[in-house]
Amino acid sequence: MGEHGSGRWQRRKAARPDEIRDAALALFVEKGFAATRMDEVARRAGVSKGTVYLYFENKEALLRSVVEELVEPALAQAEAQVAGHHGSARDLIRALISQWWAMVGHGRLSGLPKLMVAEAGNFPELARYFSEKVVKRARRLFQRTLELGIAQGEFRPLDAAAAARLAMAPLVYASIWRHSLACCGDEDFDPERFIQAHLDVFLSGIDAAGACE
Amino acid sequence: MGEHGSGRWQRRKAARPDEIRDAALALFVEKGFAATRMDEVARRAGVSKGTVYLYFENKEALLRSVVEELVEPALAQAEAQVAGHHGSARDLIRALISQWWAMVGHGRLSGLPKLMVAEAGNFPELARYFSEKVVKRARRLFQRTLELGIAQGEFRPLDAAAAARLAMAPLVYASIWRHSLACCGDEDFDPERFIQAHLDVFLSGIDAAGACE
Amino acid sequence: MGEHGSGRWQRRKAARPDEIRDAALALFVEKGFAATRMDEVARRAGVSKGTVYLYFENKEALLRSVVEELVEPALAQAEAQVAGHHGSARDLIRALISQWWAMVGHGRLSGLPKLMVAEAGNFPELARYFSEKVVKRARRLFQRTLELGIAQGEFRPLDAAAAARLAMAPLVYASIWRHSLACCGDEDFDPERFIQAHLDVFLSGIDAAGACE
Amino acid sequence: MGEHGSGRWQRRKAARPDEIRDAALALFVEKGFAATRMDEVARRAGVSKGTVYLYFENKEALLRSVVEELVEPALAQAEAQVAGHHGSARDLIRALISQWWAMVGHGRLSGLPKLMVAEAGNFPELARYFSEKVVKRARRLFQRTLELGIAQGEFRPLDAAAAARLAMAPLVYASIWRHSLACCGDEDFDPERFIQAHLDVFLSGIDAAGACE
DNA sequence: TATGAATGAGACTTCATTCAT
DNA sequence: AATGAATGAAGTCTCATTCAT
Repeated sequence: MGEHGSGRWQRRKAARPDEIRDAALALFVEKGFAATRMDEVARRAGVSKGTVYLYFENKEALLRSVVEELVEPALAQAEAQVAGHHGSARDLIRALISQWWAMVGHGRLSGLPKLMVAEAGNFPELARYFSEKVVKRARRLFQRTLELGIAQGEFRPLDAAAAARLAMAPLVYASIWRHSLACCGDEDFDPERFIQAHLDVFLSGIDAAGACE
Repeated sequence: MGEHGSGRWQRRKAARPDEIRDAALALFVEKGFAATRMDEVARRAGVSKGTVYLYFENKEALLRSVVEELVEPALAQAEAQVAGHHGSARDLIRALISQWWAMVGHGRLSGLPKLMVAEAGNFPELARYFSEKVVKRARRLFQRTLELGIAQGEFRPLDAAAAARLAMAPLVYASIWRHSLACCGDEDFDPERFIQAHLDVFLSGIDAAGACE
Repeated sequence: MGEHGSGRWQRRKAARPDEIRDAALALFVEKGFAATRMDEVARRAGVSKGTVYLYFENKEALLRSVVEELVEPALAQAEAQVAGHHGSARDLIRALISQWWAMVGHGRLSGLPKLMVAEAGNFPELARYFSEKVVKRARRLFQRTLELGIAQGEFRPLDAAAAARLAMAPLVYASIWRHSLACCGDEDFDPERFIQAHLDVFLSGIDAAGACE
Repeated sequence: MGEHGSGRWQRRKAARPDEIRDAALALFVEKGFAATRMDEVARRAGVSKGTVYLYFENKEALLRSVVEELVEPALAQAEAQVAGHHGSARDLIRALISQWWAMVGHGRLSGLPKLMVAEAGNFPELARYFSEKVVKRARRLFQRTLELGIAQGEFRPLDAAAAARLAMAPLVYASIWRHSLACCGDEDFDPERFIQAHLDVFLSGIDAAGACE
């Protein structure tokens, strides 16, 4: 809009799709897919309505792109980080939870779980994709670590699949909460403290020595 | 619709609003508020479009009514049940979780958390109402029980507020999951098993003897 | 509503159509035909919505009935009064204007001109009926009196048809005004004074001695 | 509508609102506000339904705009013309009436009085605006001229306020009539002749020499 | 590439009319 | 005769999408 004719301009042009995706993500998360207007997306991205359609076939394609483009790099990064970890299973769990939270608690990804939860019913394909690509893969990391810990005697014997979900549930809960009720009602919610408490209680709860019934 | 003159008229006026609310709740939960058409609500409730407007001023009023009418009786019942409980703090926590799940896990209320999470951004008033009337009140029950248990030496000293959230997070997570990704992606999710595991791990995790670090 | 079982009841029953017509007239005049709801008519008449349809086939029939039932008796009365008048043409004009105003200035008929003006475009049949049955007949009374006065040398020679309209225009204007802008804007409008001034100026204006150019 | 690619796009944006206003005015005058559908307005203006909403927030705003945009320039012009007039009070009255009729008798403004009369009850704000901005201002012109004429001995002493209304009443009457009953009933109404007769009778009626009682 | 005026399908909502009671 | 719950056609308005510029 006025700032033509330089390398700056070229750079911006290339960045357009990403800027649009960012705008769309923010609005989809805040208001939901159906309640978000393409006008708003365009305005927030600093382009005109028509421009959005140069890069995305339609609103649904924009949603898909938002989800997919966000998920792919995040996953790659995530699994790489995990692969490089060493140490006790307990330390690994600690690291997984911290990393997961560092990645999903803030930043662009943080709204994704809320978005997917809200739109799963209307976009089953996308929900399946998210479920397979993200949720299950992440859960597998936890589950394997738990199984390792059980095998090594660090953790007491337990249902590793359920426990993996348990490890993640508060993380998902926190990220959803932050983008929904925490904004408009439940203001005294401190995600960091909550995640710390989770780590503490969860690790105690699965400790091999802990089941002193 | 042609099929007059049967039992349609008998169904007394008094039942209509509830039937419409049920239909609306189901659809709002499944598709979200904005993506639900009033026609659908009407059709699912077995009435015509106009009839909905005999009982609810507009779509938003219907949403409010759905939430409020559902929440009020549930809350009354919930607190009554809790008040009648006796025994150790650990038993009380067990009972609270079971009851909460019995109430919110199935039946009409089960979709409410997902609905509120999805619509909080668009209906902040309603979100605040829900947060105060439901979430905080429920959390207070957990928090007091935890404080009692700590005082009695059953539980190790911990941040009772955060722990109360931790106790509830998997419950909320499970009910949200069941109405979103569990429907369209994550099919191997068994809420009952998950809740059991939560009870087990959580109680171990806060046990006074457990933190044998 | 509740006051059954007596002669009073019978009387009311017979009066129903008229009560409904009165209610309808008042609302049609105030808000116009299209903006008046049958509910309002019913409520103002103190009956239920369905009852209106016992007496009038539909909304348009109600309008027709309102106009026709009001016009017929008024006309009969008007012409009778006029037929009985004697004296100079000037006195007759005075009497006609006074009577017209007495009849149309207040009471149930007073809103009719505004109503007909507003709805003429949507109900040409009715407009034609009103035009023929009321406006033209009334104008003929004036016109004949003017012609008489001219013939008798009381009034100067002039276009009696146009003058008849001139005699009526302020009357019509006043009754329309009272039911429109006088209600919501032009509050310092005193119809009586206005009509008096009209009589005075008009009679001077057509006086045989007056055109002393 | 299929016929793209021609001169439709050229017609510059700036003209659209006026075209829509013209279409709306014609229909509002003919059928009344409530009975006019936005589709009709759009079709008559040669645009689609949605386009109307690009320029006017809603139906009521369109009505307001129609009235206000029409009134403002007309008033400016009217008062300018009057200010430039010289001569006897009688000539000024003659000029005022002729001008008023030239302006309101034909053209876009001619329907306004009928429209305002019909809708005053439903839009009191607008009625007040019209009453203050148009009716009263116009009447003041007449009233001052009459007062001048009385002071100068041209006119006999009379209630100048009432007489100002009398001067205008036939004009208003004629413009209302033309857009209502004259269309559908009273076909032998010749406004020009009527206005001429009014001028003649009114001036005679207020002439200083005329009250030869 | 980018724009934004224009479109029209489709949503919400109203209300004249019907009909079982 | 009277009611008022129910209906559904029709109206207002929105917004995803297109396309001339």
